[in-house]
Amino acid sequence: MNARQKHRPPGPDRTHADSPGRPVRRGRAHAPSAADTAPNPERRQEILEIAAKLFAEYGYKATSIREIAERAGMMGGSLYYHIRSKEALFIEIHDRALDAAARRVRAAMASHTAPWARLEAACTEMLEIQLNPESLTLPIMNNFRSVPEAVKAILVRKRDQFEALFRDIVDALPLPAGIDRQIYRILLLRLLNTADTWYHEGRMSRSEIATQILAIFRHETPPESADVPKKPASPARRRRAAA
Amino acid sequence: MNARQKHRPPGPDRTHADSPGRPVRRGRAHAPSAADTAPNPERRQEILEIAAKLFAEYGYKATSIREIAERAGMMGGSLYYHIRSKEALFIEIHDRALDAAARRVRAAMASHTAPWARLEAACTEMLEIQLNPESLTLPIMNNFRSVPEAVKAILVRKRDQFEALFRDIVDALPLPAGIDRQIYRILLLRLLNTADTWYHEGRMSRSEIATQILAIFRHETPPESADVPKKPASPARRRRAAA
DNA sequence: CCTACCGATCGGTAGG
DNA sequence: CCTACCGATCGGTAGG
Repeated sequence: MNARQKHRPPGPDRTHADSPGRPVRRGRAHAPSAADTAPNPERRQEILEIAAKLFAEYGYKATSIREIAERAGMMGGSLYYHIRSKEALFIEIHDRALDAAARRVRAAMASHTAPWARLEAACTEMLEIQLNPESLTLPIMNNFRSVPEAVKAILVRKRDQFEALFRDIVDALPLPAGIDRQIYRILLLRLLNTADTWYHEGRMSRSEIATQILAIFRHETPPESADVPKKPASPARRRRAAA
Repeated sequence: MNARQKHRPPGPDRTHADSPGRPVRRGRAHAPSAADTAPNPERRQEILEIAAKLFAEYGYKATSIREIAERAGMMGGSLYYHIRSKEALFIEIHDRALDAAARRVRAAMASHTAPWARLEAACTEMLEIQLNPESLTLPIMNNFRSVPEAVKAILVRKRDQFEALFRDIVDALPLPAGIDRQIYRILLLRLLNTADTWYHEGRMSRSEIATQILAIFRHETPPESADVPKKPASPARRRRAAA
């Protein structure tokens, strides 16, 4: 995949007419005043998006600072002009992704009142978020495996906070008595959040997939008590952090 | 990220004095006759189990040969007395895990004939496999992110082969017409295979969780055609590898 | 199974 | 934003 950058020349040698393997610069070659300029926020945004894509695809540890830098058209060390550390970079990307996702899901739900309609809207929006390979809102939320333990704690807290959004929706659902709402919510979120790992382009669109998920997760209460929800949304539910 | 192995150092140079910081040995210090002994199969088995646990917990790339070796009580280089390469090690572990899982699921299903009962038995067994932190049958089957591309192809082929087992079960299910069987199977397998990432000890046992999953995924066909399966197991289904 | 090493690559920094 | 580097760590090997 990558096989460039061997470096370690003994001195300022420059005898090579063109060193074979240094990152390809993207215009702005040898920009002279770069060091004097204040950190460009747009440039930083570009970097965050590039990093988000790589983190989402390869995970934390398997994504190198140098790879991110190269795709941004700069040397590895230069990235630290824009970021503080790899860990801080990951946390920032993760936080922004979840904030954006929460905003979008809330907005999608707002236009419906019926419980199942609200759930379907939320699911469709989540799939749109997870499967649209665009900007920061990418599926980083489940790539925790190789993240340092200290960072992981921060991410999990943020994710739990996001998932609370779905607790409200699920609690309002008229589900059959036999179904545990916590399990129901965990399973549904797991499918939505890891959609990129099981969805394959073609055959079905994202909204068709959402419909299919709903077809599986939708359960009508038995006819004899169809309009009396077994367990209305409890107002006391602002608890639990683990799972 | 990519396999290198070109190497071949220029010559026997050996001028450095000493290197600091070596792993703590676990007994059997300086065993003298180790090099003469034939590769011990039991020892190898130990190593496979240790590696399986680490791979399952941290993923391929984030698990180092030296960490595996240290937990096995030897130096990093010594591991190559038992294995050929890290890649080959991972593939072997993965293959064994899937073979063992397939055997167990088949056996669990065999004692039932009714479609839903067979599915429930398969799900319970899968959860048992994925959540019981024991031997080689561990959840490595979804930790592909940081695996080299060439290796990944091998793993995916094996996994698809394993998942065909579930195609038979799902095809035999009397599902409502609106539900797509391929999606149904993919979603169910995703939940089962990643169980370790969402299941948390306590509150519910593994079999209770299996019951909950079944409660969600079980759909009775409408009463007017309840005993006429819409789509019996098709004998021509030995296709598809992607998705 | 160990010692001692190789070349590659990692995150990060100094100084410009 | 680059050059040139650091110490650490990686997978793997030679030779015993």
